[in-house]
Amino acid sequence: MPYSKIPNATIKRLSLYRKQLRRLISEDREVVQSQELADSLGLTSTQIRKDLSYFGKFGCRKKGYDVNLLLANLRKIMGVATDNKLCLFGCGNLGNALLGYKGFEQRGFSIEAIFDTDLNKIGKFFHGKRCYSVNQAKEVIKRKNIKIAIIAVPDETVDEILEIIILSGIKSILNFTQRHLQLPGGIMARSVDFTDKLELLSYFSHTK
Amino acid sequence: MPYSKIPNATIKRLSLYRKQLRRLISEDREVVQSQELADSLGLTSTQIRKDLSYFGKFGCRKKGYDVNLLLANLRKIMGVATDNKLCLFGCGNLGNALLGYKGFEQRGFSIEAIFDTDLNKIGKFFHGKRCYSVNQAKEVIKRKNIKIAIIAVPDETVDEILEIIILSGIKSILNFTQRHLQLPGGIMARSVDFTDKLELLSYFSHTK
DNA sequence: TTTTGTGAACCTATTCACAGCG
DNA sequence: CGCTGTGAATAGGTTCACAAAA
Repeated sequence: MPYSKIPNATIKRLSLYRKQLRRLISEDREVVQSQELADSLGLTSTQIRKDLSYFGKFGCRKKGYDVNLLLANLRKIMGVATDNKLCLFGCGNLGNALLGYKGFEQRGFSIEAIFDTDLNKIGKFFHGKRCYSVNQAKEVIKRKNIKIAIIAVPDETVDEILEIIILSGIKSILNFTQRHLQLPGGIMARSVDFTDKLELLSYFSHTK
Repeated sequence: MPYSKIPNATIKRLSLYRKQLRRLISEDREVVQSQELADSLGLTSTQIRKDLSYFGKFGCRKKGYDVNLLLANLRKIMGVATDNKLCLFGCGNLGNALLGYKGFEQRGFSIEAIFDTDLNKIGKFFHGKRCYSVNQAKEVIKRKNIKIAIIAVPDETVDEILEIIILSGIKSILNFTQRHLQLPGGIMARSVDFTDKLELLSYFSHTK
């Protein structure tokens, strides 16, 4: 039943469930069991049922879960608005890969502003979006009421960019640099670092 | 002392430590305490000491850790060879961002072969590297003795690519698609998925 | 002193075992 | 039955509190 204090690990898995449910819907599936969901995600059925149980009862005994209904519930639980606006700092290779990434829109996120320090890029268009100077970031972010920033700049310039981001009233940061961000309270950051994962893979492939 | 069975979470942090140590070395630092290391990574000093204690004693009481020595030890522990060869499947936006990413070389990884299915790309050069047809992948991978593959293809083509990868004798996979990979035993995969993190950020920024 | 190294205590998360209900 | 939902048991990780050593 709702309320016991929900494990952090559970929260992290919710978006996995949503992802898989979307896939099932695209295949016109109407019902799914915890077992099948578990198999396709590399988890256990108990874990999925336990996770869901923190928020309520969504299944139908003997049948399983109504795919559409469960997805709708998860969306409500996670409170992901359908118009989550992002801004992107850094228009290099990575920045452009992100601009071309179709997954954002599919999930209700959209990059509403892009910033760079490079004078050759400012004013130009990337994937149909005008690149602004980072000096304009604070004004643009406040005007467009953006709450989430993506950092895809070179490691060396993080501090400078971070200062601007903090002043802009951003509440969440997705960090693609290798640096650990020192942040004031009230701002949350998540880092994407695949080099760590490579080293881990290397470690396992050599010990097992 | 060595041997109790090392927590998975510890292994995952080792590459964080290496990353920070490399940064300290680049600043000509010779010694560091667990406290400072912890602060810069957003961890606790106890945790770092505990993690290290699973592998042995590397510090000097009262002084701290010799930065170079500790890094050398971690390298040995993780067994990251200095010539870890990678191959890349998918030469789109993301693939090119990865090709341009300098972090690989810095950490002893190098992309030794790139593959695509697009006839317009095969035979062309990307970041100085020739793009091969995926049909040649098995042969090229075996010839160059590559053990780690990066998947940066569209989600829809994963199954096809995965089949090729498995036949090629690849042991580790870094997966950039949104799909969970079903793999035979003996192959390990890690996925990089930032959309999940975005949803998590959205969840927190809206509940707190 | 000061900082590392570590058993023990605590907290968090997963799995078990089975009750509940169509 | 068959599958969900869940308290209880277990496993996994972190933090505490302090001994050891320079």
